[in-house]
Amino acid sequence: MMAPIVGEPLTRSSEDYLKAIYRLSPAGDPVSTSALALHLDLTPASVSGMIKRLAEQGLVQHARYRGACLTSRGRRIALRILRRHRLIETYLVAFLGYSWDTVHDEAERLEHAVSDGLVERMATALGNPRFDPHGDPIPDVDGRISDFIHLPLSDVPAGETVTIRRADTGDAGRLRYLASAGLIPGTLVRVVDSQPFRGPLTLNLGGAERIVGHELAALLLCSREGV
Amino acid sequence: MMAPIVGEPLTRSSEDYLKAIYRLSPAGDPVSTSALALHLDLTPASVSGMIKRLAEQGLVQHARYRGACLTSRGRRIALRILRRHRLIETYLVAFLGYSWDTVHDEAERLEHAVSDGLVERMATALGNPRFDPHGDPIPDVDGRISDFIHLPLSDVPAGETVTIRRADTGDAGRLRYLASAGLIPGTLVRVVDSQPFRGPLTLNLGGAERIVGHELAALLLCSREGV
DNA sequence: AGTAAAACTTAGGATATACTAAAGTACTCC
DNA sequence: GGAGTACTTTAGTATATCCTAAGTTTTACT
Repeated sequence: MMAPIVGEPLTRSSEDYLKAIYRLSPAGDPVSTSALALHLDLTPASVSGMIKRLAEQGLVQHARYRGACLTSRGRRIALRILRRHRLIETYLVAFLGYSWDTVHDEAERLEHAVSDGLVERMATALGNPRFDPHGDPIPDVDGRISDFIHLPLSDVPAGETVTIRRADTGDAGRLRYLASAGLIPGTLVRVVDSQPFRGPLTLNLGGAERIVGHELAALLLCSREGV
Repeated sequence: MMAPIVGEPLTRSSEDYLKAIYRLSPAGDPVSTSALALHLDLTPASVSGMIKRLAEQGLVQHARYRGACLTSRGRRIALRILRRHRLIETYLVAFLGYSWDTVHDEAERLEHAVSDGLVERMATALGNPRFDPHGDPIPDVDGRISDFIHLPLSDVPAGETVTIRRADTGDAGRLRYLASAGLIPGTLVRVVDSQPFRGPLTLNLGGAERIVGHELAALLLCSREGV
């Protein structure tokens, strides 16, 4: 197991920036100031200032006018926060009756307040899950994260069977609708028919047939492997 | 049920101040600046400044050089935070394997991050407990708190039977020792003998006899009623 | 009652983070 | 290859909270 992260405790803001950079570019390409500003709901000027400070702390690498990317230290911290976030969401759904589409905001606040000890106790209580209720992979304690291929359901050819992994939207209305249609992460789906030109898909979910539009199907990221 | 508390969300600091004022004077007598500074580990100057701001917001009443006390709005908020704190502690002990003497710090951070909804879900999961693992009463949703009499075990006359309610210390060593001796909140104890001049007490705990010193017995607050 | 000690407040400065407005850089399209 | 647009940064300001140092008020003792 990797050495625990020590040093200055980060502020909630710094943690949010690091997490946002990771979310916008898990592969490590530079993230633009405006993309960050949009994601964090701040002005670009504020982001510029904060990036500068994070660079001084050695958490991001920054080339002026070119965007920022995480250093390995920054990435480690971002992954730790992502682990917290996803474990908290999983815990709230599993043990406290939250639904898939309502856990996000709660986790967003708690991820900055829980201790490492508490996170690991929650992980243990959950049986060390590898995916959260949205189907997103949970990084392990050392920051390793599964990067298996996510394919939009709309791109799956007719005849194939896939597992829904996540819904790529934060919109609660859409999430609720998808849940009510049984299209939730973990579900096995066979694509019976897929019409061209952004037309609807005919799906088979455990025997039942269901038709969905292209737009929603594009949000559902799937994988071919089981679990 | 009382109307929920609305208005400006408070900062973590403000919440801590209100909670501290309540802790130092549940009855509502004015609390001195220096007492608050000591309790919060800040300088008196910082406390002076913050008290002024809280007074402007109508959360405390302040007479210069005389101390501060909570307004009814301030008190309501303090009790809500106390409820959170104690429910979180209870939850962590009941469901996540924390021990009596290690939950405090975790709860101290979480109490500012959880939503009202989450607190109530935890309360429900726990069966709406009225006391936390330290034996302290948990305020209800409307801020009502049981103020039953707490009597130090050292003051209980020989022959009487009481229930241990709380250990009045933050010292983890003492708490662990008390726990190992079976002297934990909720335990029914009969005082067999109580020697004068701060001498030791002979107790009967569910049949077993045990002798404890006056100092520790003075920390154990008890009540005569059952529950 | 007078004075020294203790307690409290004010003043001024630091840090962190946000904002607006203005200036600087880069990219694109003809 | 230059002009205009879009993006980014800098400059200056605001808020919240803390600190130290200096001044004010209360308390307590002779």
